[in-house]
Amino acid sequence: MKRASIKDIARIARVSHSTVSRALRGSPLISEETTARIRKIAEETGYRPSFAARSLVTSRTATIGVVVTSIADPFAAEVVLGIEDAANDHDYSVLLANSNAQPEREMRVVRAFEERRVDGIIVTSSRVGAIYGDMLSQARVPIVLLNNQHPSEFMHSVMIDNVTGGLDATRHLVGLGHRRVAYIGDRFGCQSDTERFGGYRSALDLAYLPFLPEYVTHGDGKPDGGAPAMESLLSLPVPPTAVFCYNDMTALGAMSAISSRGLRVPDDISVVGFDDLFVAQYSSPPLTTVRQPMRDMGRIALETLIHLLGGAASEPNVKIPGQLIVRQSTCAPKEPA
Amino acid sequence: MKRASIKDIARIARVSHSTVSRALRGSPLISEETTARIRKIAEETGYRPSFAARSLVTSRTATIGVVVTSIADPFAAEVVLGIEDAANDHDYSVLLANSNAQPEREMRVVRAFEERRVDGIIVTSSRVGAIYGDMLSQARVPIVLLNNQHPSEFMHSVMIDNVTGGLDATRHLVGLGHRRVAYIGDRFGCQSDTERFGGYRSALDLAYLPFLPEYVTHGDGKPDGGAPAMESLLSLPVPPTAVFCYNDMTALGAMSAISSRGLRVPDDISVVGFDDLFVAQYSSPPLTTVRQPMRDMGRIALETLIHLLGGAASEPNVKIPGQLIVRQSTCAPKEPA
DNA sequence: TGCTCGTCTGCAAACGTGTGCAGCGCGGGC
DNA sequence: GCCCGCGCTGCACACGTTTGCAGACGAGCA
Repeated sequence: MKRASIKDIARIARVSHSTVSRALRGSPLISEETTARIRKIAEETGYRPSFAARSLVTSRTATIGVVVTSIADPFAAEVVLGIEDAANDHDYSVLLANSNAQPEREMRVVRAFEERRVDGIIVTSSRVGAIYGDMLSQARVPIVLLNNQHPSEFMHSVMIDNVTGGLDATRHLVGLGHRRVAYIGDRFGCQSDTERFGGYRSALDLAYLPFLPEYVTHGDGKPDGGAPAMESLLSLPVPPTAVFCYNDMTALGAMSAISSRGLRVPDDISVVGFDDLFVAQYSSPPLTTVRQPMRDMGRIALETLIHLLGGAASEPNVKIPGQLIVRQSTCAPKEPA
Repeated sequence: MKRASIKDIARIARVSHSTVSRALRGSPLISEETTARIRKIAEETGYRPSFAARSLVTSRTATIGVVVTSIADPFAAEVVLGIEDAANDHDYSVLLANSNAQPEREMRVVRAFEERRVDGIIVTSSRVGAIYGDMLSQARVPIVLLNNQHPSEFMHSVMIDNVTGGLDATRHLVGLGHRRVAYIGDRFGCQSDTERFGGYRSALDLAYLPFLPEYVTHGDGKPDGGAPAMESLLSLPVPPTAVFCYNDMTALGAMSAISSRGLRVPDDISVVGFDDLFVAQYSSPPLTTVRQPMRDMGRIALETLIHLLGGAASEPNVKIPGQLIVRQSTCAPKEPA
């Protein structure tokens, strides 16, 4: 038993299929009685219009494509939640694809999105941007990049304010009295790392603290990379009393390295992260960090896309402020400076 | 500039559009030269067949719908990753929707999936099953439930083996020498809770340990629910020396309650979770838990769906074994029993 | 030469929907 | 009585693809 089509309803209602189409879309051309009658039949039949057929003529699919490196990444998951939520409000559906940071996979994703004629695309945290540029130019599909590493001037983007975030985090530490503040970055040297580091440096400058190159090391954005980076800082002749980490995952690694040494957070060393992932609340001690309003960012990215779809011009580069969340991984230094 | 259609290529290649269609799909009816020539032109033009048009005639969309309560739930995220990964292998795309556990929202999702004519559906951890039953009967869309609370006999399902998991977790504690083992369940009384609790009881019976009702409390599946549940256990005249928790989130809450009391895990109290979320490795101490192979489960659910789509009969209820992962949140009890 | 057969290609219908345009009936104004 | 306008509905085409069927063409054979 196949699904009922618009023609089936037309037959039952003894009208033409065009009348059914118009009635269901609420056209003023159709009389109220007829509309009501048709609506009722459609309801009873459990009729569902075929978006495939509709989009063939309207050339819109009410679907947007979202590509993330991995949905298992809690950051991406929160963002996607925000996107899907907002999409739902606008009667859009979302096609999800993981790129796994593999270019080959990324190509497949683009192809699939093209074939399915998505109305727009949101890309989060990707390092490659060129592929999407092609897509943009060929099919005029609007694209919004979210925390992308290489925002091109041709695409719209939503980004966290990394500089101010890094500044706030470091100033928090300095304000507590720390004078030896280190930074554990991301060794892949992406833009967000550069910017957060920029905020860190500005904070040092503002406090007239010297910048010491040996206080800068690099992890890989995950706990397993943060731990050795912290180790090397602890092995310095004069170790830092506080550390600002590129992100929460790195901070988790740093904290485990600290406790492995028999030291304690925050009494011996203060630690600040970035992101405010869910785990940050439940690490021990709970982590002081810069919150990215991930869900809101997803929502904003989608709203931007909707604007673009409506043909409206839109602010090309939205910068979202982060928020410092002070928890128990930071305190004043033991030894007064 | 609209996308090139099959007719555009036909015009350029000076053949009919049917020939193009056949050439691109590799039909043996078309000569090799023609096929090669057409393929080349399609390549150069950047032609992408419209799935909408194709599915109109084939009545297949190569798309499956996935509904989760919230993609921000790390369990769901891992499962979806597995699903998407497998879907990609089979050239399927996935439409993602969050239900937020709201029935109204769930209805919308079902409607959207129907309109988009998804080929199949995977539902994870939903409490409602009836809605999907309608969908199944009306449109004959195969549905696979993953860790669903009320697996109906009409639908296929993939589930973790909760009973054996609970049994293994509790036996691990008993094996370490614990005689006073508590259970913190889920107060919503879902099936997985009942089953894990069943495993817990069996383990007690096997060890000839008495079952004490006061050693069973309930959280809400999240840290904020686990903490007070643990509190009440600690307030007992004779508190337990070990606790098996419904899931990792509950265990996190329990551990924070324990350390708030000035007690230590595992020296004073051993804690076991269930799920093996990513955080379990990085809690302090790292959590002993029963791993659910979430990614594999997602993959299996998708493979089952593909089987069903192929018309093949498939094992209706797949039960996946969990695996006990011993970390540092468990050890032998301080005071010998 | 005429017929058949095989290989390749084109015609046309179909899928389900939206929409410009024509047409139908009816009431009112001249 | 005729014509015009208005309110409603149907016809027919378009969207881009797949596919059954017919037909063109050349080669082989009698």
